[in-house]
Amino acid sequence: MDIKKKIIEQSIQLFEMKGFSETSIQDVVEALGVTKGTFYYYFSSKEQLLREIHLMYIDGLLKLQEQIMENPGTRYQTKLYETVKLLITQIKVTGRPARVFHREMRHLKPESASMVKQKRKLFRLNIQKIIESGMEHGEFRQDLRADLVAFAILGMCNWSYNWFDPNGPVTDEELVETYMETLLNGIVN
Amino acid sequence: MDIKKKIIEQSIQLFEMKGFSETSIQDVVEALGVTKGTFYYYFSSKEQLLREIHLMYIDGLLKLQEQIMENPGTRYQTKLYETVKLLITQIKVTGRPARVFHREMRHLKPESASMVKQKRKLFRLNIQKIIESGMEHGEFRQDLRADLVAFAILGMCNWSYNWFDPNGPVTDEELVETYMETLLNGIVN
Amino acid sequence: MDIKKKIIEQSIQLFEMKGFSETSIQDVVEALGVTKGTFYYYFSSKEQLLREIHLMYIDGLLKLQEQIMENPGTRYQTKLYETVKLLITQIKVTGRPARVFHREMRHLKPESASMVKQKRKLFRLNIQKIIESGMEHGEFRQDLRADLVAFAILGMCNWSYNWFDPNGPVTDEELVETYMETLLNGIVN
Amino acid sequence: MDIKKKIIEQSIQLFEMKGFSETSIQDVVEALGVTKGTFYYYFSSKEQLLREIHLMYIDGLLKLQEQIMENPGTRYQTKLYETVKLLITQIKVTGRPARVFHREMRHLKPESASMVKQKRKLFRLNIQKIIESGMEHGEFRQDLRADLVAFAILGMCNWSYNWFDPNGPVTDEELVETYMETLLNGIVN
DNA sequence: AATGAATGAGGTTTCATTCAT
DNA sequence: GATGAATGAAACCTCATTCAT
Repeated sequence: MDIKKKIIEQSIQLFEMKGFSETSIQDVVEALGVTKGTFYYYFSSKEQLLREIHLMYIDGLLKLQEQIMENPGTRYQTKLYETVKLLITQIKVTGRPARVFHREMRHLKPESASMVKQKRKLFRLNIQKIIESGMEHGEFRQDLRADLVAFAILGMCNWSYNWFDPNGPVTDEELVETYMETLLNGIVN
Repeated sequence: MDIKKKIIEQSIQLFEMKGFSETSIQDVVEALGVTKGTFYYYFSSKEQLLREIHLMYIDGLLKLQEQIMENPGTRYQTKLYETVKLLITQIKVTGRPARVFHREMRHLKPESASMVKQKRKLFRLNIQKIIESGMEHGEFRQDLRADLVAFAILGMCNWSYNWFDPNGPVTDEELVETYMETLLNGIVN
Repeated sequence: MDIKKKIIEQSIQLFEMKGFSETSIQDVVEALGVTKGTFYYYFSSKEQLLREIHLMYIDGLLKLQEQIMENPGTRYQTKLYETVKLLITQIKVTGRPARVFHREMRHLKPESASMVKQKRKLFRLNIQKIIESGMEHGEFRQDLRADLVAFAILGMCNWSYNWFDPNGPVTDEELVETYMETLLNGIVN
Repeated sequence: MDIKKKIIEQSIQLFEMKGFSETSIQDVVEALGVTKGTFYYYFSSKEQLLREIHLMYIDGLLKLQEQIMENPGTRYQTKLYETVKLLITQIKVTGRPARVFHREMRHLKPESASMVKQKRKLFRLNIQKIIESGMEHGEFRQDLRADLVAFAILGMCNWSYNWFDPNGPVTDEELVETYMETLLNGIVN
């Protein structure tokens, strides 16, 4: 595997463990057995590395979301289910970059940040669109604001990165089911 | 007001704006017109300051939660409502320390962190207890895991600190209503 | 003597010997037996140090020039003589800062540079004024451009910093006499 | 044109704009669309490049001076005039390398420096020789030290690189005339 | 003839912290 | 109570140079 990729992977691991500010370039290159010069041969700055990590992650997420959106003939409940499942499953698959993604956006420079924010917004608006379409087709209640519901879903799912351990006693399927039941039918008896 | 309090307030403001690692003691004392020596007269380290901020915040939250829990004769749905309302209202009242609280826990030393985590856990377990009690009393469905639902509620609410502007077009009451409706009755038609 | 002054003096010596870019903060503080931290306690940057050196030098020069300008009753030839003498004598007195002054202006930031340039220009315009006044009073020929003559004088004198050794075989008085003779009466037989 | 020449020209431009120390090899090769490897194929070091620039310049100057010196039958005043004219005209023709030449000699290694200094000295001694010969032939006053006068001339002319803009309001002919009048006949009325 | 990857030493700067006063 | 001077470790980054290809 080429060095640039190794640097990115190692950085993700360290950023996730210690945080972006607390991880030095030295830490990264030392873990790989290369020199700082090598790092700066591939990246122009620490911030640029973080930007690449962010874009890589959100782009991957958007691509997967696209498949959900475009899958024809599915009900909107199913689309929502797929979305929640996507986010939770990512914890198992890419837990680390996800956590870096959620925690370290503040360290992007304004320009990088706005690029990333735009894509995150797109992801959120897609969820909102599912809800709105579901409302129009009579699947969902129409007396709720779709935008706020979208935020609720995102919060519920994303927060899981803070505590959910896919290798723990709760499986990701179980978590998804609980979230979806709560979301679709509520907890009231 | 005494200096120690001023330091805490100023720090909260700066930590929230720039982040803990990105804020130097110099920044804090400069904004107050005192010197670094003064800071170290009141605090033994930067970390200790952060710990005090965390404890102050979570203790305040726990005290308010206690009132909700102990209020006799209320239904569990109401207790849940009060809890969600508490968390969202805090954004308006103490948005800044809340954001610091959610973002900067990683910078606490293990001992401080475990103390804070324990209190956070207590807050979460209290929510869980409300749900469990509600289940026992027949208010809530019994086929869902109370612990996961508690996480869902916390995620939904806490995530709001990332985007919700209490001075924006959506009021905090509206947000609480939407969250509670979703939570209690679900979004399905 | 206080440390800030020591830093300035040591820097001047090193800048003169090795050049600004080639002198590191490390070099400076090592020569004084203090640490880099100390340097940055007194100066906000390497550039700020250079700026102080420049301003200190040109301000001193301007003050001395003022005395020459304001001395009443002297002929303009005398004022010119005093000016040339001032510049040459400075080599003996403050050779080092003078050389730093002449060589390292490029390393000032634009704002500092413009401040310094303005003062250097003032010094030159004062020379020009002496010549113009001398022309008006009939002391000097009126068929030469005073501004170009001022540049000629400055060039002649300032260039001396490149080669003149006040402890060498030529005395500064002798050099001043030769320059003034050349300047006032020319070298033609 | 071959690459080596291109590198030299590009370097001169960058050295003149930003200074030798402030210009990196990267800057140079990037501006030319080649790589650092290419640079080191043609030059053994950055210093060697500077040396070539210096030698190229001073050799050119010496060759032109030779023509002035050897031109038979001209008066010494004329030879002096030609010399001054040569130096001033060079600003228009080769302003950039000239400025690099005057400013960056400090960055030559001792061996290169001494080679260049020797040639610079030769140029100066040639001027001195003109003056001495002029004295012997009665063209010039004999009560001045020829060496110091030579320095005065060089200073006057070389300093012009610091301020004279050949495309500005003053023409180079005008400047040469003023310098020569001052030099030959003085400014006294 | 030219490239691209890699190095390693050194540069400026930041900053939490200490301590005598 | 509070200050100001000083530290020292570490941060990010630059760059001339080397070398296998």
